[in-house]
Amino acid sequence: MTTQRKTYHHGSLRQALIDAALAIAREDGVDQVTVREAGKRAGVSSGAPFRHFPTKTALMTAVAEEAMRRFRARISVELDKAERLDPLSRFRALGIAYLRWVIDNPTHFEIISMRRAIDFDASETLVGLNEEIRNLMVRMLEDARAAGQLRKADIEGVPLQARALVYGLARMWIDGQFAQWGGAEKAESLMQQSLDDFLALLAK
Amino acid sequence: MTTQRKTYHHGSLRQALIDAALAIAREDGVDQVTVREAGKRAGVSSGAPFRHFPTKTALMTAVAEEAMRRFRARISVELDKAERLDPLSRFRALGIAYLRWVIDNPTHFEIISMRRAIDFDASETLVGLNEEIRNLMVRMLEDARAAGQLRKADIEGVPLQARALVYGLARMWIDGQFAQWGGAEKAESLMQQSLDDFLALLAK
DNA sequence: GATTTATGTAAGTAGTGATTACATAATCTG
DNA sequence: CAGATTATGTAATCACTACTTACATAAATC
Repeated sequence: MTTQRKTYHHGSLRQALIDAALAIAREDGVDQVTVREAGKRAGVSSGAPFRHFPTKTALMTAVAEEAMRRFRARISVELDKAERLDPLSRFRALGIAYLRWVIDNPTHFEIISMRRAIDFDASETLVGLNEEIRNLMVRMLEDARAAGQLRKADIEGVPLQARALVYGLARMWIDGQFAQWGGAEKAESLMQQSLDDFLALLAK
Repeated sequence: MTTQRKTYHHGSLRQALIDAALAIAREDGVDQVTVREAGKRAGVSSGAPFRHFPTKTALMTAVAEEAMRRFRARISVELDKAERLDPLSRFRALGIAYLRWVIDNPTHFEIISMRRAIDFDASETLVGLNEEIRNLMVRMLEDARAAGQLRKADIEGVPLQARALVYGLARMWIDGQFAQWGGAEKAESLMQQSLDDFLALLAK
């Protein structure tokens, strides 16, 4: 990286730092992200980043926001593809899009869910997008029930159950609990199977 | 803490450091644990811990082992209480014991599942105890099937599903995703409900 | 009782987040 | 358009961290 700079001022240092942090996280892991290294990659001194982010937490929060936007965008794309399907199948598509993004971007998902290392609750973006994804999940389940796809009429606890299942699979991947069962492809098929099994339990 | 010491040698510094680290984690959070502070609480200099643990990771691994032993012990106690119940109820007891321990010891569970910050795979204790808990889960599900308690005969994917659900609920608690729904009691009842809903889907 | 070994101390290294005083470029204003 | 103002960079520094090294002291062993 280490972008060469002809002017004294960078021009778009803020975004460059976010991109650098995302790249470091992807290449070397989340805990290898340092303010200095992000600055270095952007071609700037070690103190410069602090003009744009008062603390490392503020930088990481902005990084999480960027990651969350990409996560949300990916889900939208996949849901659009599934637009003509029945509610339960769309719910499945959402779950699979979620899990695939996590497999493809483990460190970025890690940053999003690192709620103690970022100011999650203070970020409208993070809270809002998170809420959007949750709402999508709930709405699809309600649609599935309305369409008579479910075994039981009471879906009171199902959304939490579904979230816990997907989040659990995602975190198990992040935390290296699928390592013994092979690579990303194997993990993906296991996750997909698990999701399908769950849907089979719910469905008529 | 800052144990006073009359002899030059501590006598049991290794264990004192592990206990100190657990206490710091519980009181101030996992990332507040430093080798220096653990040494300080044990009443020794900042370099002394390195005689017992070559790296911070080694200390944290030992801490995780201690936490895992306590976790395992708690599960044993609760399972003993449920000894006379049917398999599915014992499975439920295991899940609830798991989740209650996490609620009572969030930072300790966090350390156990921090697989990048500890040498999980290099620790026979961690790998072994983890495997024991997983085997308990699987065995009880098989017993439940054998006892004709389940709707479907095929339980192929159920253990993973169950693990993901419980692990997901646990991590959601750790990651602060239950915060908006009130304190530990509320979270516990939500988790319990979620587990019961899942069992209801499985059961005949 | 002398020697060896285990375990502590003290001081120092390099890397981190963060702050400060200062320098330079972009922008605003008359 | 020129001078003042403001935004944004640099360099030096601080406190803290994991970790190392040289040395001191107690315990264990012969």
